[in-house]
Order: sequence, then C-alpha cells, then structure tokens
Amino acid sequence: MKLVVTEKNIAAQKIADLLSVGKPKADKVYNTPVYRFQVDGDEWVTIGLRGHILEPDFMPSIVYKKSSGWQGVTAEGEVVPAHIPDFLPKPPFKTKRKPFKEDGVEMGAWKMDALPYLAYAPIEKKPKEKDIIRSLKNLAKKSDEIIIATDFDREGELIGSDALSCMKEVNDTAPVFRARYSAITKDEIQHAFSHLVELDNDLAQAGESRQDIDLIWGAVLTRYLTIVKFAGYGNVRSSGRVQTPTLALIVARERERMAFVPEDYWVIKARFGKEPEDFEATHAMARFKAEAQANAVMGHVEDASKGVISSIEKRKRTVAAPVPFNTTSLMAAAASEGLSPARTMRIAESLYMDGYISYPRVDNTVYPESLDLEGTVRKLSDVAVYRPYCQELLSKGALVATRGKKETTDHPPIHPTAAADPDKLGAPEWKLYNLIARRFLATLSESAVVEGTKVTIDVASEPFVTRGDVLVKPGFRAIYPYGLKKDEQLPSLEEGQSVDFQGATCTKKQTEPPARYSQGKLIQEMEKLGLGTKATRHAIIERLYTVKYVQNDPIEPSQLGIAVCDALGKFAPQITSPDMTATLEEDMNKIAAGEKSRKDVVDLSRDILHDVLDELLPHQEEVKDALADAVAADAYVGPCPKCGKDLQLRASSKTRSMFIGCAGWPDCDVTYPLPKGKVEALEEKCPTCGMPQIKVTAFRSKPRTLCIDPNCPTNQEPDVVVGKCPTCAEKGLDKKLIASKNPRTLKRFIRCENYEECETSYPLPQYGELTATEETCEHCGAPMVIVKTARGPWKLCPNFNCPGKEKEAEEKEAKAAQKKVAAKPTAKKAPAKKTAKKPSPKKEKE
DNA sequence: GCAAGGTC
Repeated sequence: MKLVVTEKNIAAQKIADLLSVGKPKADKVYNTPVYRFQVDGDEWVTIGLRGHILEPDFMPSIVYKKSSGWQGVTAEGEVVPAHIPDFLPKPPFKTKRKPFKEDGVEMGAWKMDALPYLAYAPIEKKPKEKDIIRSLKNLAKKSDEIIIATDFDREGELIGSDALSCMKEVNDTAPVFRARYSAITKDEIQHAFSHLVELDNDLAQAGESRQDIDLIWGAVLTRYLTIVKFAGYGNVRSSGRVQTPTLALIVARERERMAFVPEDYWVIKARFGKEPEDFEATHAMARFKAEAQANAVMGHVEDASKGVISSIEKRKRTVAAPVPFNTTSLMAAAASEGLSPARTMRIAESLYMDGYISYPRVDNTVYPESLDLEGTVRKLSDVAVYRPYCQELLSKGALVATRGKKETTDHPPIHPTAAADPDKLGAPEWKLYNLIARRFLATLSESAVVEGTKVTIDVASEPFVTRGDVLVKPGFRAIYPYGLKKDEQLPSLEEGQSVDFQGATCTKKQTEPPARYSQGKLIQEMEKLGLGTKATRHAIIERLYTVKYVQNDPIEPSQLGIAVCDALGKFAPQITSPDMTATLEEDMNKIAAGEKSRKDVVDLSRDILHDVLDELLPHQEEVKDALADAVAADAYVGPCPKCGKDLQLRASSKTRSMFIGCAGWPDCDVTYPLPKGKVEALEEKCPTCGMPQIKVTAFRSKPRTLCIDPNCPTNQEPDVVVGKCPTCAEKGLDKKLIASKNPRTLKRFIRCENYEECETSYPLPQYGELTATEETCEHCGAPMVIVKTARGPWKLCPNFNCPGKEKEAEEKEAKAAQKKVAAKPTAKKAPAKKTAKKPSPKKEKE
C-alpha cells in the first residue's frame, strides 16, 4: 500500500480525486478521514493531518541531580545532556516548581532565578494531535511506500518531517518520498507524483529552529513579566517574537499622538447660488495659519453679494479595477466594513467549509489559468442581485482579470465558488460573501472613469474653490461600491458667469495627530515588516486584546501595554523590534541552504536571551513598580468617597466576576456592583451625583453610560406592576406581581407582592425599558412583559422554567438545521461538512 | 500558566 500524507484533510481528498481513476472511497481510521483508491493495481491511501501534529516543549519532568554530575535526569531515569553553558553554575533544582509562598505571597510555580537555566533547557517534541498520530501510525504499519505531500513551504516540510518521525517508529523500512506541488490541479499533482523527490531535512530543521527560538524567548520573557509582579493565576503577561514588536508599533503610534502639538488654523467656507442649486466652496488658501489673515479675507468679502466663475477645469481620471483578494487584502477590506480580522477569518473559514468560497489563507493575487472565470461568473448569476451584471460581463466576450503584485501558485486568490442565497446565510456571512463575490466580479470589470471638476469663483478678488467628482463610466464601480466616496454633482456652470454669494463663515480648527491603527491597517503594517504570517496575524492581534495590552478599535494601548513595551524596550530591546524576525529569516535561509546548523542558530539565540536576562533580572524592582502602576492606572475608576483612595475595577478572586472596590481594602470596605458586560471607566463624572461613571457594553448591544452608585437617582427605577400572581390566584388570593431592581446587586426581577409567603419570582433582563402587558403566557400563565433594548422591543415570558421555552428552543434548532441543509450550495465537490454550532443559552439570554 | 505556526 502507498501512503500519501498531506497537511490537511481537504488536500488529502482532492489529491485522491486527482490521482484516482474512479471515485476514491472515503473511509475512516480511528475517526480520521482517509481516501482509498487504486492506481495500476496498487492500493493507495491518502490521509490529511491538521497542521503540526507535534509541538515543542521543555522537558517537564527534568531534574538536575548531583548524583548525575548536575546532568538533567528525566522521570524515566534517562540522562539528558546538559546544555547549561560553563558560565552558569549547574542548577540544583527543577525548571518547574509547585506553587510556593514567599513572605506569605503566593508566587506561582515559576521562579525568577530559574529563567537563565530555562533559556538553556533542552526541548523535546511532544504529541499534539494524538488521534491523528494514532491513525497515521496504523496506516504506516501497513504501507510499503510513504509519500509526504504536505504544503510546499518551510512549515510544510517540518510538518512532513514530524509526521515521518512518527511513522518511522512503527515502520522504518518503507521507502519515503516527497511530492512537491504548488497548486492542487491535475497537471501539478500528476507531475509532482511522477517526479518524487527526497524530504528536505535542512528546510525542516530551519522550521524547527523557528519553533525552538519562539518557545525559548516566549516562555522566558512571558514568565519574567508574569512573575515580576504576580497578579494571581490567569493573569499572564505575554511576550513573543511577533506579538511584542506588534505591540511596539501600537505604542509608538500612541507616543507620536501624545507628542503631537496641535496647531490652530482657520478655514473659510462660502455658499453660492440659489437653492436648490446652491453649493459650497472653500477659500483657495485651504488653511490659514494666522487668524488675522483669515479675518482680512472675511473683511474683503463682507459686502460682496456676487461672485464670478473665473475658471472651470475638467480632468478625467481612470480608476483601475481592484486586484484579486488574498488574505491580507480581504481582511483590510472587511475591516472597513466593520468585521475584525479575526472574525473575518472565522467567517471565511465557515464559508469555505460550506463550499461558498475558495481556500481563505493565500498570498496569491493572480488568478491561475486553470481557474474557470466564465464558469464562476455563470454560477454567480444564480444570485439575483448579481444576475444583470454577470450577464453583461458574459456578453462582452472573453473575460480579462486584473492581476495583483504577489503571484504565488499555492492556491488561487480568494473567490466565490458557488452561488449563495442572502436569506439562507447569516447576516455577517452574507456580508463577507457579498464582499468576496463583488470583488471577484470587479476584478473582471473595466476601469471606472471619473471626471473631476475644479471651479474657481472670484469674490472681491478672493478665490474660492469647489470640486466635484462625477462618474462618467461606472466600470467596476457598478458592482463594487466599497471604500469609495460618493459622487458630488455640481450645478452646471460657465466661465465668466455671475453667481449669488450668500456669505462666508470662518471656522477655527486644529491639526489632527496621526490616526491610531485600525486592525486592517495594523495587519498591513505587520505584513510589510514581515511579522507573523497570513494565517497568524489576526490571532496575534486578538492575543494583545486578551492579555489587555490593547483596547478599542482603532487600537489603543492600555497603560499596561505601554509599560510592558517600555520595560522590554529598555532591557530587552531585541524582542520589541521586528529585526529579530528578519534575522531569524536570514538564519533560517542559511540552515535551509546547509550553511548553518539548527544547533548553532538556536544556541546563539539562547546566549542572546541570556544576555537579555542579565539586564532584566537586576532591574526587577523597577519593572515591578512600572507594571504595578500601569495596572492600577488601567483599573482606576475614581476616588473613594469614604477614604479618598483609588476606586478600582477588580475581579472577585472566588467567582472571577468584576466589581468596583477601594484600593484601601481591607481598611476600607467600599464596593460597588457591576452589571454584565465589558466595563470601562469614564473620566466624566455623573452629572446628577458627581460619582464616577462607567461605560458598559453588554453582549451584542450598544454601550451604555452608567453612574457607579446604585443609589444615584439615575439608577433608580420605579417598581412596575406587571400582572397577577398565578400561584396566589390558584389559592384564590388576588396578589400582584411587581418588577423591581435590587439596588445591591443591580439585578432586576419580578416577584409576588406577598413575597413573604409566596415564592413566585422570575428573572428579568438587566436593562432596557420595561412595560407591562395585559397578556399572560399561554404555557405557564406568567405575565408577558415587553423589554425595549437597542435592538428594538422584545416581548417575553419571564418564567425561566416555562414549558414554552423548551419547545421554542427545539423549534429554533430544527429551523436552524433546516436552514443549514437548504443553504448548502449544489456544488459537485462539496467540501467536508461543518458541524452545526450548539446555541449557547447563556449568551442568548442577554 | 508560556510562543508562533499550521489547521478545524
């Protein structure tokens, strides 16, 4: 049997399709899909991995013992050659420890003085995808030839090499080959499999050096930052080769903004003509630096009532159609449509798995010749909104596509592969599909021609200018309206014509600092600097958000982010600069070319890290104070009304839920409850009571501004009678149900007015205007209420245990499942089916 | 409890 190992399932499936004469048989080995077929009487099987199946880690159980001459000894008793260089004393302790207390403070398992040794700790590869490894070994045992057919790049070579090391454990006699292909097309695949080569061990070693260096630097610096000011488990402050330079970019931009000195300038605008044909023009001196100068102009035109058109210049310009989407340009375009890069990639992945779009992780921006442009346009004409445009494109004869600058042959640029129905996709899915489909059609379209008109009007010898853009030939803009400004139509004017002058206004303005990075812009900047890859950049940015180094969009660093960046910039400048990645790339190229060994490169990196620690370790106190101050500044809400110390956003150590507490605790016991959702402190104080205010953003709703004091009149809500108590009614009593808010917990609920005897109570959403109805729930008899939120009014039965709720959930699920089936495009080669997500009842409740 | 890189 011949075993073909690919990087991912979809490649295994497609390669089987292309090599097999008939249809390959889909099978499973321990839950891993495999594809079996025959070629000239030979049995073949393909299996897809899931990217890397092994993962480097420090040997967890390593102990340094005197009895073994300070050599490391694993739990199995195996002696690990000590990588500890001569200048470090031999460590008589484990690299990992159990949590311990120092001066009564819990310090965590990592210890500072272990870090220099960790920089030199040996690394082993441990299994990451155990199920896949089991399936792989099972197949390898029965194989008499192994073909590694992972992606044709450095990581692909490493993934293949790791897979091979697993297979060698069970079969080291079968000959091994490598198939190199750069596109999964019939020609490429057949050529690759008829010209098999050897696995490039040097290239795999280059990839492994990347893994080792990332682990060593990441683990050592992350541990340093986390324990230098230990803030409890779960509060990790991370650092890494890619994330830290990315953070540095954001911080540098913030510094520029802080250093920016705004300058005053004045703008003079005037209105001309008669309604409705009136228009606005700006003084030709767009920005007046001095107020006197602007005032002089205002004086000149003060008495004027007419202006004369002194010139009309028309200029046509061509706007080229956009080039095909790769991952980066898709994320940038989607970001301007309000989809974050991370969200875009999640949605793109699901659209891809459902067969609507092509593989979403690509660098390529040139459609390969094998891509059937015409057929794809024909498919898209099944979508009603694209139909007229598609028919027009097809009627024009041969299709010509635009080409981007990056041409690789691994995958085609991102394009639609099937027609989608806007009613059957979720709103964000359709948004992204629509963007991709329209972009595809745009790349096959002609340029747009825009006619720009510049009109100069003379008022008492002062020139005013207005411009208008008119689309002369829509070209691609007919189908692709994204990121373009609207037409500005000017009334028809002639040179020498006199127009009414309705007066001018002078406005004082200030120059703006450079803008913060949007997520899309940051990704482009990372790409320019070689930071991360197309598949990881969005995840890196998301990581910066989760460790709370950055916040908001456009991206703004937190005080903690700035402090981390400063501390590392001062004592470990290597990790804050993109140069480390650039140097690593050079070194990896040398390893791949056989000019350097992985050991040399990694050992040198270990030495550099050790030097960095020589700087970091003596400055622990300084870094600790800087981080502590930054964390306090980020948590600061306002002054405590009782003791004057800082009120801070805090997390309960038991429940992890957030509250506001006084920094003077335990001497001062002032606390305030917080509602659910993301909380941010505001500088502006409550206009009613003067206490600090917070911005609260609950899941999928608009942010609200609240006073932190539950007793503030702005937080009071009158009790509302919502109906009759059904339990008391059964007993023949006439009792009312009342909705009210608990001022201590901010929770709003309904209970019986006779609550001392009757237990009837229902929870309510925490915010939104509440109104009672006359209706009662048909399932449980509870009174129906209406809650008005940002998303509109919503009628609900408040009873959490209402039998109607279960039915509703069932119906919803059934409907969703139906939708899923109906939404499946009728593509012939539908990719693997995605499992439907389970609806989370907790999130839906909010 | 760490990184970044694949992929789901």
